[in-house]
Amino acid sequence: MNDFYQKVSDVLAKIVKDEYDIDLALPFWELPPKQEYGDLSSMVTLKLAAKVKKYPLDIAAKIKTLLEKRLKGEVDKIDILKPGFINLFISKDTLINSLNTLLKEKDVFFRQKLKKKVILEFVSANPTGPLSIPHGRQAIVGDVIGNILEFLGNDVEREYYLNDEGRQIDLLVESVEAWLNTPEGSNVLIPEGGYNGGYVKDIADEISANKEWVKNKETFDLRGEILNYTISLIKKDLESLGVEFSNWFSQRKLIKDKKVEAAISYLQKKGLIYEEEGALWFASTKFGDDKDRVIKKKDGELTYFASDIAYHKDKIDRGANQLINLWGPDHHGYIERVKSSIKAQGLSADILKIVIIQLVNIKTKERMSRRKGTAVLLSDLVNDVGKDAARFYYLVRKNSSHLEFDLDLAKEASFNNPLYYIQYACARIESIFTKAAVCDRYNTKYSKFLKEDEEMGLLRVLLQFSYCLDSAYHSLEPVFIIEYLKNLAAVLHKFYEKRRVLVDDENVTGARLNLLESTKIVIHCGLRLLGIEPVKKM
RNA sequence: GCGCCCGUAGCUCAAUUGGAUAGAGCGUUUGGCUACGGACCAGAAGGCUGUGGGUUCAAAUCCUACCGGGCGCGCCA
Repeated sequence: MNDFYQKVSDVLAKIVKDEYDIDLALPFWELPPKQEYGDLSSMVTLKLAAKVKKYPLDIAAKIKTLLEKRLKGEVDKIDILKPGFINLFISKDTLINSLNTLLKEKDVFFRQKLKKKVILEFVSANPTGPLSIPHGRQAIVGDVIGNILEFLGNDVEREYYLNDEGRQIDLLVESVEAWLNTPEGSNVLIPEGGYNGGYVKDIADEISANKEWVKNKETFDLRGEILNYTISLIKKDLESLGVEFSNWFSQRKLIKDKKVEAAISYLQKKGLIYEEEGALWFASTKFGDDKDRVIKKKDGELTYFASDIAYHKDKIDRGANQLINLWGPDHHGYIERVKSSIKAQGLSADILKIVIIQLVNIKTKERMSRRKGTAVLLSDLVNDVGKDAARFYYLVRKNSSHLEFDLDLAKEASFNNPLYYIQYACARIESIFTKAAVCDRYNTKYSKFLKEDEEMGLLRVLLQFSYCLDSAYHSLEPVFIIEYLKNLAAVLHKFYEKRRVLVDDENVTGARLNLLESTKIVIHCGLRLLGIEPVKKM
């Protein structure tokens, strides 16, 4: 399909060039909103009409005859519709050939070799306690974006930026100290803005049982122990969701290694740092920011932004040519600031893509106060609904949409989860394979016997997986894969109701088994990109 | 006050980024297994896309003014 799409695009581009001497930008073809309009649809006619001052329908008619000549055999027919759509119907031969290639190549059929070196940073929640449900969204979306990038042949590093330095950690340490210093039975006084989740007491308990601590409280690395504990909590939460980071990047180490100082002096040499009111400023307005930003406060402390400049510089120094950060909506004002620091290095700001993941609202009839720690923990969710259903829930909305997480629905009515609609398709396919008891489940010699509408319709949808991947990749929106899989499952269920696979005619059975096998390849491929294991039974 | 996101069926959301008759799921409702798994399929009802104006062949989408909701605007992290 990729090959075919490439060819059709090239042919159309050449026609436009030859006939009108115009170079148009891609894309030339899109998927029509409905099957009845064809397999591919083009609107170049309208763009041309504006330039050459002719009626779009006349242009379409001309292009149509030229396309028909050059795509003979590969295309069944070409339609022209209202204001100037050129709709193309792929021929049966092309579809069958693609099916056979897909069967042989399996998911390699859809892969690409983009070969970018990407550093994908996500979650990066402060290591001050376990993750809550909203954090899970970034974890899953980031993980799936990583899978998609890798599938298309990029080299991806999944990175968690640890804010293990600064005020929030101080507060956590003070909160634990409050527990440690309070005699059993008395009221614990948590400092203003401190942490009071149940885990804080757990940490205190663990430390007071530590021999080193009992032996010498002065030399004990209290801060380090506390961080170890909270980081392990986070890792456990992520693990239960099937998310693994290849790199945990410590802000503390960044500072200790003098990389922040180095980044500042780098900018200083470029004349972008100045002193005012006792503080050091970065002239970010030169690169599009609204105002200059402080990087070293007058008390001599570095700001968080200073670390961030150094951090992003470090990523680029490590050889990445594409940086992707997932941030919450509260950081949108921060985007220009960081981009300006990248431009200050003489690089294009496009190297950094920021994906804003909108908020998660939790809807539940139960009062939230059922737990002392206010937020609903991610680990509770995973315990209640399981890894796969939780992952799926997180992916059903576009990144920019608010996600309403209905806890009661997630727990009680898991049948309503569309994931099971997709899994059911897998189960039905497996069930037929079992019953058919065939060793090799496909044999390309049978493919040519496909002819029914339901068969060809399913085949068309299978090949559209390329477009699905393309749009998910360019928009960094995993939801496209979900939408595609739901559609594919629906088409499979329709096929299943209407056409029986195991029939007396060996040719028909063989052809339909091929179709099922290829459907299985695509659904499995899609589910694995989502980090969800396809089922055989349910 | 400034900036960003949002307002679409009773509910939760789509609409290929300006395209074709605004579509799905849940809920309501009518049908369908002596055939590969009924967690499925076929159908029905449900809409002035928050409101008014504008831009063009074409607007849920862009511009503008209101109405209503969410978030952000530190020498915090």
